[in-house]
Amino acid sequence: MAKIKISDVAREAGVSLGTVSNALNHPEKLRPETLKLINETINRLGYLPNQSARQLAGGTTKSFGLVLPRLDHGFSLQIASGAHNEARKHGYDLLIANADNDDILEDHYLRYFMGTQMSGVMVQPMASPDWHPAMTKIPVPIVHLDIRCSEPGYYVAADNEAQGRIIAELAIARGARHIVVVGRAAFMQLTLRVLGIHKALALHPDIKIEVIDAGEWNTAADGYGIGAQIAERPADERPDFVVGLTDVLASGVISALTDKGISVPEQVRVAGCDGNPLAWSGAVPLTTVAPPGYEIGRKGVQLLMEQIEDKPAAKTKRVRIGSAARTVTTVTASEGINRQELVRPFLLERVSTQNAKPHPTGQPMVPTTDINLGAYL
Amino acid sequence: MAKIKISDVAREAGVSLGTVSNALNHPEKLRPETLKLINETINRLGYLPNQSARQLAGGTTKSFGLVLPRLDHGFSLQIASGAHNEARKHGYDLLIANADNDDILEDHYLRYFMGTQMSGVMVQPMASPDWHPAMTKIPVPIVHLDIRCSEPGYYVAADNEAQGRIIAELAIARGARHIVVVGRAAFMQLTLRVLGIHKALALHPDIKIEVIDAGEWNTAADGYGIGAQIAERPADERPDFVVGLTDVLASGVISALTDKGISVPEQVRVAGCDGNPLAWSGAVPLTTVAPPGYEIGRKGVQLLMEQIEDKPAAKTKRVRIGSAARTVTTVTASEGINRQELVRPFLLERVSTQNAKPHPTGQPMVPTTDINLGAYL
DNA sequence: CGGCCCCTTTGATGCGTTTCAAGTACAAGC
DNA sequence: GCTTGTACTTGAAACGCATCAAAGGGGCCG
Repeated sequence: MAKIKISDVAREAGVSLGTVSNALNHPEKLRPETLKLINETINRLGYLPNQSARQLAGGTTKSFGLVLPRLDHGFSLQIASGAHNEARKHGYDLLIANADNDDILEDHYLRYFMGTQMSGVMVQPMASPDWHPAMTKIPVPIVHLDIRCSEPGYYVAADNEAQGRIIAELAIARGARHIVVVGRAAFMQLTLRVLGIHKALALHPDIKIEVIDAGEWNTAADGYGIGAQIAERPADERPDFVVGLTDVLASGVISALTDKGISVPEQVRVAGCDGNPLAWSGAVPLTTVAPPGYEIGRKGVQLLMEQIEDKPAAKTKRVRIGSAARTVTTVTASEGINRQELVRPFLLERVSTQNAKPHPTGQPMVPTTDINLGAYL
Repeated sequence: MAKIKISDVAREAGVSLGTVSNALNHPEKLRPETLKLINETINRLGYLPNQSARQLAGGTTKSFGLVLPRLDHGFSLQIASGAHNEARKHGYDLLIANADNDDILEDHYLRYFMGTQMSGVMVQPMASPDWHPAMTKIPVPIVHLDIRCSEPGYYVAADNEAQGRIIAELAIARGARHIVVVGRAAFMQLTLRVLGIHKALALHPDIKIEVIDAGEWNTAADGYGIGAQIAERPADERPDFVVGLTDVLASGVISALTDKGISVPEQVRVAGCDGNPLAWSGAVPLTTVAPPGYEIGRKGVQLLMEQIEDKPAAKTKRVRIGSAARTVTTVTASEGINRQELVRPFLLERVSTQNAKPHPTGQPMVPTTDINLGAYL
């Protein structure tokens, strides 16, 4: 069962090679009967075009690549979802690679995508948004997600710092005296969230803050370990508010605390950060900041499309979404700020399971409490 | 910034084209100094090999494709995770495509992967595991996941029917009198789960069972809608046990019920099916059957590797994992049953958040209760 | 009947690699 | 000094397809 190629189809159908190619790519150029004949032959033979050859000959495919640090964070999934829908809307395919929290792998997949003649590539980078200098020379549109990177470059950033601030505001509003933040330090976005927390707490020197590194994976197990450690402290050294920089971490902490007989949220409040789908739905009594992942994915693809469609446009374009506010700010190097759009608010506080609401469509609904977002506008 | 190709590198480094190619693929064949020189040139120029050309010329890439019906189901993510780890172990890349619950898209991506000279392709199909006849002629190793398909073919199936049975057993054990099952009918695996439930209830004609189609997406919103509808029924028509064929559905139901003042699990018990990561971790008071997705992904890649490494071997190979039992059964056409391995048990009942345990490594830990799994061995 | 034009089909060319048989340079052995 | 061998390196030939200039065929007009 040697692979069937276009020439086999051509011979079998009694037409020339170029005609079969046209049947595939420019069917309108063929006489209907010829087209029909060819299609039948294709089906009969089970011919499948060799994508590599197509790309080589044709120059590009209508597909985008997306490199994600991990698949089990609700936030990344929302990015994937937004990107997927937007890409399909433009007739593009979306291929996803999981870098598995490994920056070498991230780089690997990135190069892979760039070398595959993808029409564009997106990354949610873990640490180093700033590219190997030579990389910038590569003529493949690229957009960085969830991070700001230095010029030249396109990015769509959620304001991670603001997410931290929001969580901190919440903690303050709930009367926290001692906050523990749990998360993987090497993960840049998380570091920004921590920064935001620190900034928000700057005016509250009486509130004690402590940051615990969650190890390499940010898994529930890591969270559990830390939660257990917290539970074993004497009551007066125990925090009254724990921030999991990731929903999974947060739920691991909750799990450990309750296991050890410490009640959540009565004795210790726990908040996450990810907007995991299960959190919206109300089954999880987890307070979480939900960064607008869906929007970010969507915008990312839009930025890719812009680069594809009018190359000569602005070299640099940045979009910051929901920077702790409810707007999308689009900044073009040449134009300055040019647009603001309404975006879903993104703090979801769950005190009980009582305030859950369904989301209307495939898009996530994120209920919100009114913790003065205005301050960050 | 025209694209830099291998010949540019060769010219710049003063060696021949073939030598640069060797530097990339068979570095051991080169004199160390030559290799060094070439690598420096590559970096200086920012050269990135054209994957399409490589694939065309080389015949294949060391990469697998995985088509998933959706990214937001914990189960699919576990498959991806297992497949990823196993693939990397063998030095292969894994590319993931999201079919978004659309069988046309599923087919599209499948063809795409097959045509990309992937070394192998895996699908978690939604409906039609049985291929267009011509498809079987295509010489790309393919493995179906989470489903059984007719010969010839390789698959790794979780026993969905058994998952249904297990849930039903649980319901019976908890004294259910009226069970409502919620899920998208068109989704084959879900249908099997329903079948399992029916079978388990065959001996209990006194237990009323009702199946509600969840619409197209199986989202939390769908679950919420159905939950709301259930909540509005008069008390005596209301079920005392709801099965969400998906964790997200289940949590949507929980959300609606609690919103409407019906307490879970006191008045109505709700169970899911997916083993969502957040469910393991203890933040979610959700009873769920956790199919061994991680194992399935792993096995899938192993089957791909077998096909790659010894082509002439058995044409058909089926693996059924954790068929409601704790074993992996490997069946080869020629050999019959030949192996059994221990696998994690997979029922996770959460009555409260008290029984959560961390999972030891990146792999999911699934606590279990002892609801006679033995019966299904 | 010849000339023109339009619609359709043809097939040679090149895309950027890998591969591999053939080549080169150099060292060791006689 | 010649041969044999070793260690690298070379470059031409595919890989399967899209493209596009050119050829073919048919209808229409003069």
